[in-house]
Parts: sequence; C-alpha cells; structure tokens
Amino acid sequence: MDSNSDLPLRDNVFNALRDAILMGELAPGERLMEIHLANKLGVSRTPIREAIRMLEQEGLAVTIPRKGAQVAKMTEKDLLDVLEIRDALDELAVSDACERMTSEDFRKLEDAMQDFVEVTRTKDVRAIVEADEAFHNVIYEATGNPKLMNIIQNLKEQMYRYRYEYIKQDKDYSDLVTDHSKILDGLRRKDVNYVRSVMHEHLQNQVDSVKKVIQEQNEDS
Amino acid sequence: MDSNSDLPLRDNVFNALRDAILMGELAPGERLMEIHLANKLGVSRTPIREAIRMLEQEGLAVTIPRKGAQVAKMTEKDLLDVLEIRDALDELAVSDACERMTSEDFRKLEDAMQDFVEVTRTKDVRAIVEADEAFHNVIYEATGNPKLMNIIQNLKEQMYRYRYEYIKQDKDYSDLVTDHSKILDGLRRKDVNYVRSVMHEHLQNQVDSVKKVIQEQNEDS
DNA sequence: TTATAATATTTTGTATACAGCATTTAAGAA
DNA sequence: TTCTTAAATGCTGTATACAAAATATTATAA
Repeated sequence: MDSNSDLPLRDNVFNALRDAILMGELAPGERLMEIHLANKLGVSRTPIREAIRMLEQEGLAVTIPRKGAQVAKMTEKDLLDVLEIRDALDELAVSDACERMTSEDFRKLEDAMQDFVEVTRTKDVRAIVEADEAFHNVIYEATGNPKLMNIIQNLKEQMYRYRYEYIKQDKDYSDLVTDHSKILDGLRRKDVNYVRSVMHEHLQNQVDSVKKVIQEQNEDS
Repeated sequence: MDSNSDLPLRDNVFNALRDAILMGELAPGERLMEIHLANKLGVSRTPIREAIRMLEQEGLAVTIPRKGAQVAKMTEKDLLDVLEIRDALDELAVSDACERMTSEDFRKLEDAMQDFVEVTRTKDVRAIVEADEAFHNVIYEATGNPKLMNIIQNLKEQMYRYRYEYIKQDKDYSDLVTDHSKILDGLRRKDVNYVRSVMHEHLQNQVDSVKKVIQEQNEDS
C-alpha cells in the first residue's frame, strides 16, 4: 500500500482499495469492514473511513448507514446505462480530439499504439489492459477537457473489473490492434464520423462478454 | 443543519455545506476549516472531514494535503469545459426522453411547467431556480438512466452558484417560460432535434451572464 | 524600516475510546 | 425440533487526544 509516502494515508488507502476493487481482489458485494481493512493496511480506521467516502462518490462502493460499505455491484441495466453515457462522451471526445490534436499528441498516440502491439504478444493480461488504457488516454487528454477525462475515467472504472475478465477470455488480440490502428488513421484524417463509429464498435464489442461476467456474478449471490 | 435526524451526521453536514456553497454563503476560494465548521454546526471534526471528502469528489471543494480544503473556484475555462459536457449529455437525455416519456411523465412535466409560470410572477429568485430545476429534472428522470441524472446533476451543481446570480440579474423571465413551453411541445412531438436545439439555446443563454460573474470573482482575488 | 530567524499558534492528520445499533449466538419455551 | 427471546459480540458513528506540519507572530539584526 506504500504507493506514496508523503501523501496523506487516506489517499494511499483510497488507491489501494480502488486497485483492489478494479483487479477483482475485492469482489462486488464484498463488505468493506473498517477494522479489518485497517489491520490489513496497517493504519487506523480514520483514513479507511475517509477513503471509503471517496470510493462511494466514485461509484465503486455503496454504504448503507449503520451497516457499512460494500463493493458496488453492477446489474446489466447499470452496465447499459454506463455504456450509453460512455458512447455520448466518446463522441464528444472524438470531435474535440479531431479538432485539437497536435503533432505531439500524434507522436504519443503512435508510441502508445506501438506499445500496445508489442504487449499483446506477451499475453500478460494486466499489461495489455494498461496499454489499452494508455492508448485511449492519449486521445482523452488531447481533448483538452480534464473534466471530460475525469468523467470518462470514472465510467471506465465502473466497468473495469468486468472488462478485465473480458480481456482475459480473449485469446487473440488482433481485433483490438486493428481497431486501434483504424482509430489512429481516422484521427489523422480528422474523420470524426469514422472514428466515432470505430470507437462505438470497439466499446460495443466489450458488452457481450461483460454481460456474461455480470450474469455469472449474479447467479451465485 | 437538522435536515434529517436519523441520517449519519456526515450526510447532514454534507447537505448543509453543499447548500451553503450552492447558495453562495460559502464563497469560491473560501477555506473550509474543520474546527470552525464543527463549532458552527455543533458536531465534532469527524463528520466534517467525511463530508469534505464527499464535497471534494463532487467537485465542490478542493483540498491540498496538509493545507486543508476550500470551496472550488471556477475559471472561465472550467465553465466552458462543463458546458461542453452538459451539452453532449443533454442531447443524450433528450433522445432518451423522447423515446421513453410516458403519459405520467408528461403530466408531471405539465405540472412543473405550470409551477414555473406561477413562480416567475413572485420574483422569488430561490423559488424560481428551484422550479426551473424541477422542470428539467422531470425530463432527466424520464430518461430512465439514473447514472446519467447523477452526472448531469453534478455538472449543474458546479455552475449553480454562478447561475443563481444569473437568474437574479434577469428582470424578466418570459424567455425562460417560452423555452420551457417549446421544450414541452417538442417532447410531445418527439422531435429530438428540435428539443435539442432549444435546450442548447437555453443553456447557452446562461453562459454570458455566468462568465461575467466568474470574471468579477477573479478580479478581486 | 526591511529582512531574517525564532517562537507561538493554528490547523490538519491520525489513532483511539466509547456509545449505540445490528447481527449472531445461545438459551429457554412450545 | 422449531420458534421466540435474551445475551453477547461485532461493527459503525462520533468525539477527542495528540503529533506533526503549516502559518502567523514576535523578536532580532542589518
């Protein structure tokens, strides 16, 4: 949990818990018990409680007064609701990016593309997820709208745990690589509608597998 | 601060502070000092701190480690960034609402319209703002996407303080009434593009006055 | 006077204590 | 055995104490 020693403990706790939730170490529905977590992370309850308030607001935890917090579950409806918003905001991000991307941004995107291609060969799921993130983040950053980035990041986090499973299941990442190169190409041509449709597809492809993961989760609960 | 006695104190504190920020009682940039607020609200620092963590995540407060929290300021850039997102999400909300609005929803919207008309005559700024909120919330609720509602609500909050000033300045609310009736009319006809453009205008009208308020704020700081 | 250093004060960060609600466990009656 | 009630345990909510950092104040030197 020692991510950064000069940050207040609450921030380190927040990061640790968020990561644990995103990586599935803390499963949806699992209770977040203060003393337990405090012992595990070697701090008192105070920073744990503050971190929980932060997770709550991020939609990663849900707390019932006097009963405590638990890792947020996601229903299929929740997933569709999130995707609908993601789609709308991706469209906005694409038009902003087409307008505003600098040659510097393109360089970064090409690098991220390259990284992604290389990492898909390693079959290291975690690294692949991260490289995919990085690629898309270059685009979101290029919008020049940090609030937009934030919201999209947040929506992604809500799906992340399920998406991780999805990437794991995939044997072959060539489709993802193709999508990325299409996106890069479309951005170069500033073809807003083209990039939008590719991104839309790219996102939609995740839906079915994520749905499956959610259904499995809800069977045994 | 006694909004609800069986809620944890942190929630009451959160509501009290949020309202104070939105109503301008706590000005942008003002420090949120824990003991001070604790004394004022008659509680200990603990619930204050938790409420601050929540405000932070809502974008209403900013905290610098070991220096404390302050009411979030907004630059003109921030405003434009928020509006860009609002616009995109309003478009989504309108298409959802056109698809899904039930006759029950229309009844509610007509009631809200009626309320708004009546309340504009009173010149009671707070009541007018609330009636305007209520009208739009019927539409957002009709989308059937609570996560979308949440995000929009949150974006609104970030502008709210400035918007309050805007409504105050306005001598004559007939334009707002007209907009609302156009929106209602467009929704009845399920004319997505029409409603979108009216909503866009409606939102855009706020920009200039809000900009002015922000500029004034930044002059004397 | 102005700048710098030393000191005092304020404020945040964290741990901990204790009360009260929830839940589980144990005990007793049907 | 099964249902109900009582006791015990566990957990959250809140207040408070104390340490460490930041800020303000005072004293001292240029």
